Amino acid sequence: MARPREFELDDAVTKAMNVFWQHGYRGTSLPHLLEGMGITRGSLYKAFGSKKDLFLRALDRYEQDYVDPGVDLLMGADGDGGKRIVAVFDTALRGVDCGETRGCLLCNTIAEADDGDITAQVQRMEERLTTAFRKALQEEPIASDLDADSLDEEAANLTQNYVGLRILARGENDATALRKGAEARLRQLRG
Amino acid sequence: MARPREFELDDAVTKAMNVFWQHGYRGTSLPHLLEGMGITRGSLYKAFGSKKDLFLRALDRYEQDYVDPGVDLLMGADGDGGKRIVAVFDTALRGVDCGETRGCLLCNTIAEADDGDITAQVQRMEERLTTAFRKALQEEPIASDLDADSLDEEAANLTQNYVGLRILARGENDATALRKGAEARLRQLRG
DNA sequence: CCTGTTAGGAACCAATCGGTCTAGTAAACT
DNA sequence: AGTTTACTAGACCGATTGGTTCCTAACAGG
Repeated sequence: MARPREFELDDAVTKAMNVFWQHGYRGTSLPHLLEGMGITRGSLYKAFGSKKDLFLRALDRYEQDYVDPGVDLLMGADGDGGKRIVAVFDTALRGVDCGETRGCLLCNTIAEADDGDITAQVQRMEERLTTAFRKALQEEPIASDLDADSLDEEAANLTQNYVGLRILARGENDATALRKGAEARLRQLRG
Repeated sequence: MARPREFELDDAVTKAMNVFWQHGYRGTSLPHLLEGMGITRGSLYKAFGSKKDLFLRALDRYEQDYVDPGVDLLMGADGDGGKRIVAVFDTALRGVDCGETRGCLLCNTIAEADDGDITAQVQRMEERLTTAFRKALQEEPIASDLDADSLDEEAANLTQNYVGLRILARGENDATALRKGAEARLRQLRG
């Protein structure tokens, strides 16, 4: 009945996500997006409505591609919880080793956002992360004897540490210093 | 010989710092600055040259007014080091209690910057903070028996945790959750 | 008082911002 | 074949961006 779309929506969102990841929401202009996505203005606005709507979809994609795997790893019941927490930090550190200088789109957006819709979305993700840390801690032999309050505290602290790590991983990538800092926190969890 | 300036340079820089603190570098427009500083375009450009130069001076002012006191506190030899570290985190948490929703200009800038000059300046401040944490740890009875490498690790970790805390303190101020997270890290240092 | 210097205000600048719209064309369906 | 839709390319929009320039008023020294 009609001509089908010539670009994959999913693919376009992924490309947009990478542009936003690199330059931030404010730092990303329409020409940036068009070049990175390989489509034209008309197609972008027909498919996504506005820059902000596209950004919200890019955040969804980031959650799906990068947050969900981490949360799943933490929530999964295989191995003890401490090893799973270490693995999540290690994934971030290995990214830095591989030259990832963009940090984390979620963390970057927490720091940049002043829009209610955007703030709500990243805060929801942040809470998911803390919940997942808590679940992993519950299944960590060393920490499992903590009471509920202490578990909350430890989980909140892991989120703080994780966000700080990834913010500091932007730009210059002094990977060894970052790893040292994480090591101090993770030592007690490493089996 | 000439008409004297009608506004205080120091005062203007402080006002600019507060505007940048609230909206970030990219999010701050010239009209924002002019209104916040109470001067006009001509005066601003004559006195500061450019928006970026003004921002670098605002960063200097932030370092002077907010970073230096923290570093001095950490480096000062009064009391044991652990209490001094706790005091630095407490200062940030008390700010949140008092309704400070702008986070920390230094940490926000780390997350936002993509300019070499700006990045260099905030990284220098970040290193000062880590060095100060290390000094305080050295004078903390519990930690003073650590070897040099372990001290580096603990200091780097405190910086990570501090940055994460202050990034998460932007916007919504769920102060209790922030305090819980910090408490988990500081418990061992609290005498 | 006079002259040189500067502040201040506002007009002005080119460039870019996010966003809309139009043409003409290409592809799918009945 | 005819209809419908999405494609591309580009002009175009008003608003805003950071930055400049000019004119006038205020103040200093001689």
